[in-house]
Amino acid sequence: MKKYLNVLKGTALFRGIEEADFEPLLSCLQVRTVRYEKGQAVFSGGERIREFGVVLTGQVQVIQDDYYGNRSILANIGPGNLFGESFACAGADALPVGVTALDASELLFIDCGRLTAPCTRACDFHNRLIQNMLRIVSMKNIALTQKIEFTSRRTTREKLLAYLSAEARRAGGSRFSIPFNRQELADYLSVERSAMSAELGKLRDSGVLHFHKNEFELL
Amino acid sequence: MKKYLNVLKGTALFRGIEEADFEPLLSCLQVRTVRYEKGQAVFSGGERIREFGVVLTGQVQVIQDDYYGNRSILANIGPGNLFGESFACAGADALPVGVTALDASELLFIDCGRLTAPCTRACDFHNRLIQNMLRIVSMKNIALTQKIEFTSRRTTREKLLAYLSAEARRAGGSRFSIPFNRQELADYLSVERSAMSAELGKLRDSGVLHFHKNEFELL
DNA sequence: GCAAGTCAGTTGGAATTCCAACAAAAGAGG
DNA sequence: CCTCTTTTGTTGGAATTCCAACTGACTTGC
Repeated sequence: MKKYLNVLKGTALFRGIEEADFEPLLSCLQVRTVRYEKGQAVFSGGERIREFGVVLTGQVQVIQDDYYGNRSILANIGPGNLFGESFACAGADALPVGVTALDASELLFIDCGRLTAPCTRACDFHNRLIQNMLRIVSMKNIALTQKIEFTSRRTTREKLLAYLSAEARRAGGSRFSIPFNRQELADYLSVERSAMSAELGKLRDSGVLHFHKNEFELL
Repeated sequence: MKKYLNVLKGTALFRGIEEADFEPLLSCLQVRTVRYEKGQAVFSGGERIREFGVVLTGQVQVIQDDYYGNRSILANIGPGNLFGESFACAGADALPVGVTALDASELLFIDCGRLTAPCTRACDFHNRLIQNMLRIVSMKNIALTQKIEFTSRRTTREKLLAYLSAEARRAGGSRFSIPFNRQELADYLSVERSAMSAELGKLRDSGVLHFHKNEFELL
């Protein structure tokens, strides 16, 4: 467990917790670490989970199989990040997604009930952990809401403008860079890459936008 | 405060908490109730909030103004339901939405820091509250993720099938009823009502679906 | 019974997106 | 410098959606 302290220190879940407090905290939570081989199933759709996972090393993939067996990739989760936390904390009876190890991976599992249960010694780092957890889920919530804001627009042009203006506001100015390449941006906004590319060109031609690679400027 | 106990008893946030525990709990949380008149602003975009709200009576509306002042309604919140909880718990620096009272309303405000802070007496209902909060935010998370699942499909037909099959799975059978009328369903799926109506007709004609009003059956 | 209102379905042309294929530009590596 | 690969931009026809308007069924209130 010691060897993973460096990973845990950098995670949002353990943010603000002193290194010295890790040992008692982890034993208080009764965490367990498990090694998975590449391709091995971590969670399967339909089961009920009480624990969520933290990736220590490697990578896992969250997959959803829809009504006729078409699977779509919801996310790839790398070191320091969580998976299954919403389902574990919501107490959902049947997991609608599956999780598979993409590489050989070390995973940490934390029981959601134990996270929120009062610990026998009133450790204040335990409270910090709860705050962090609530913040993580809330931030994800905000990100999802914002994504819906963008993708619910009807045209590619409106989706782009909604996204770009939100990025501009976030950057606090008209110049900003985005964390996507064109294909990733198209996927994020649920549009065609080529149509989006064409629309970006039109926006530039009509003088509302400058861009070069990932650098944008709204005019 | 006493007169609102009936509302609070029925809320998800206070689920599982004994009526006798309400008084000490509410004073431990240092909640405050405020009356707003119709049309009055509760939260304004740009401010930083530490408290979230619970509607006791009346109704509030969550509004987002986009880059050129076009406002869109994100939600109407009625008695027993929360608003602003994601932003308060995430510690966002600038609220991207505004909240306005739709009717004369009594609102309860709870400080997010106080919610997660350990209380001096180790009240176990306090822990129950934290669990409830985490569950609420997580469930919202799941609902948002699912909505994205549907709306990110490219065609109206695929959006419909994704939604309807998820509803069928949730109902545990092929027959189910949906909580929307046509216009609401179209808004939820971000499609045109008339195009959706046409697509529903095609699906019925091609024999994959029966429906009558809100009653559906997948074949 | 009748008028007004709401809701669902239908239709046709305009607008937009999708798709596939190709071209151009930028890097990476030898 | 050359080749291979990745990324981005462009284009044209097919497919889909959007929009506006209309019809018909049903409800409500008088």
